[in-house]
Amino acid sequence: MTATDKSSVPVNFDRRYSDAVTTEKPGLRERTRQAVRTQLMAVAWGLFVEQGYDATTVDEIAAAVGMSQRSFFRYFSSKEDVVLVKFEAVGAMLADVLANRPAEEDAWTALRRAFDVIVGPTERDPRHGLVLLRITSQAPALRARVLEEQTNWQELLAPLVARRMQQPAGGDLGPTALTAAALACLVVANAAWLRVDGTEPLAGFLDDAMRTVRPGAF
Amino acid sequence: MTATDKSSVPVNFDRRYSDAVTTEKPGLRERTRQAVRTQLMAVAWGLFVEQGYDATTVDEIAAAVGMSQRSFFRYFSSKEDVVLVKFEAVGAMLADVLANRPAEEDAWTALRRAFDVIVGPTERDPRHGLVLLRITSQAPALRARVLEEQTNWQELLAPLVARRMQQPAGGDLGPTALTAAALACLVVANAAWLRVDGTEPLAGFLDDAMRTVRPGAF
DNA sequence: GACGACTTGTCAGTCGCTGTCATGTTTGAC
DNA sequence: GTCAAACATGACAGCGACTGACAAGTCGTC
Repeated sequence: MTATDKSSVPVNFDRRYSDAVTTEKPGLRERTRQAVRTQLMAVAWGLFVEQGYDATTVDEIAAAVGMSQRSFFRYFSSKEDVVLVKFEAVGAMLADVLANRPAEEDAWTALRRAFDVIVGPTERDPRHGLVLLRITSQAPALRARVLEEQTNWQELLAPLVARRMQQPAGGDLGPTALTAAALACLVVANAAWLRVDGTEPLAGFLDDAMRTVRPGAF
Repeated sequence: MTATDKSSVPVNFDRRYSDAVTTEKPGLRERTRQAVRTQLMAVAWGLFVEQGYDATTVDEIAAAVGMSQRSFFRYFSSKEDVVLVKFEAVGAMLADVLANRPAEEDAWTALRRAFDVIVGPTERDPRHGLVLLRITSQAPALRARVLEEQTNWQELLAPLVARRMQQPAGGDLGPTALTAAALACLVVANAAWLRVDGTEPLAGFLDDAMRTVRPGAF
C-alpha cells in the first residue's frame, strides 16, 4: 500500500502514533500492541452494534477484553477513535488509488473511479458498510467527527486532483473545491444508500450525484 | 451574522386577539429568557475569544453572569450550542434568500447569490466572521459540529434547489448533491479566507471555488 | 542477572452533562 | 386579593469521558 518506510525508523523509538498499515517487522512489542488494538476494536464494535454507540461505555469495552478503562485510553485516544480509525484507513486507500489512475483521466472521473474503493466492497457484501453507516449516523457527535475526517481525505486527495487540472493560477483552491464537491457527493450518496437500506446499489446513487454536479462528466 | 429576528411585526400586534388565539408571541417570561440567553452568549463569546473555547469551562461562563452551572444548561443544551446557535440562524437566512431569488435563475447561480448573505457582512466588517471562524476551527469537536450543522442547511436548501432543476427523475438526490457541493465550496472558501486572515475578499474565493466545480456557471 | 524500555492497574481529579429536590417568584384564575 | 399551578433557580449527587501521577510488574538486551 503505502511506500513509506520499511526500515527507516529505528526499531523501538516513539512508535506511539505510527500505525497506518500492518507492517511485517515491527518487533514483537509493536505486534502485540496491534493485536490488542484489533481485539479492542472487534469487541467494541460488537458492543456498539448490539446496544448502540452511546449506550456502550468505555468501561464496558475495557472490561470485555479484561483491562482497565485507563488502558483502553492507552490504545485509543477516545471512544470515537475506535470508530474513526476505520475511516482513516479509507482516506489512505483513496489517495493510493487516485494516484494510480491513468494520467489522462480528468479529475472528476478519476475521483469517481477512486471512490470505487468504497463502492466495490458494498457490492460484494453491503452488510459491513451498512453497519458502519448505521452506527455513525446514530450518534450525532460521532457523525460530526466522521464528517470532519472526510475533510482530512480532502487534504490528502486535493494535491492529486491538482495534478489533473490545468490552471496554475488561483492557488490550490480549485482542486480543493473540486475534491470537496466530490466528497460531498459521496456523503450524499452514502446517505441515500443507507436510507434504502442498501437495497439499491451505492454506485447508482454516486453516479447520479456526481453527474448532477458536473453534467457531461464520465 | 446577527440575527435581527422578526422585528418587522408590530409591537403590540397580538394585543387585541390575545384571548382568541393561543399566544405565539414572546410574552414577558419568554422575553426575559431570551435576554438571559443573549447575555449568556455575549459573556461566553468574550471568554472564548479571550482564552479559547476548550480552556473556558461552563462553570466560568455561568459564574461570569452570576448563575449556577446547572442553570447554564437550562439555557443551552450544551457548551457547543452556544456557538452553534450562531450558525442555525444563517441556515434560515440562506433558505429565505434562496427562495426569493428570481425563478429563472439557474440553481448554481442562485446558490452563489444566496451565499451573499454570508459574504456581504464579511465585506462590511470581516472581524466578526473571522472571530467566528477562528473559534470554530480551534476546537476539533466544535469544528466537526459546525460541519454537521451545515448538512442541516443542506436539507433546508435542497428542496428550493430542486425547484430550479428540471429533472423529476432520480429522486431528490440530484438537488441534494448540488446543494452539498455548493456548501462544500463555501466551506473551502471560508477556510481559504481564514488562512489569509481576511485580507482578500471572501467573495473571490467563493467565486473561484464555485466556478471550478461548475465551469461556465455565472 | 541487571538495567532500561515498556505496559498495566489504581487512584484521584477535571469537565461536560443530567436527575432530583427544595426553594422562591410569577402568572393566571377565582 | 388570594391561592394554586407554572416556572426559575440553586444545591447536591451522580455518570461517563478523559487525564496525570505513581507504583508494580514484564520483557528484551547487554
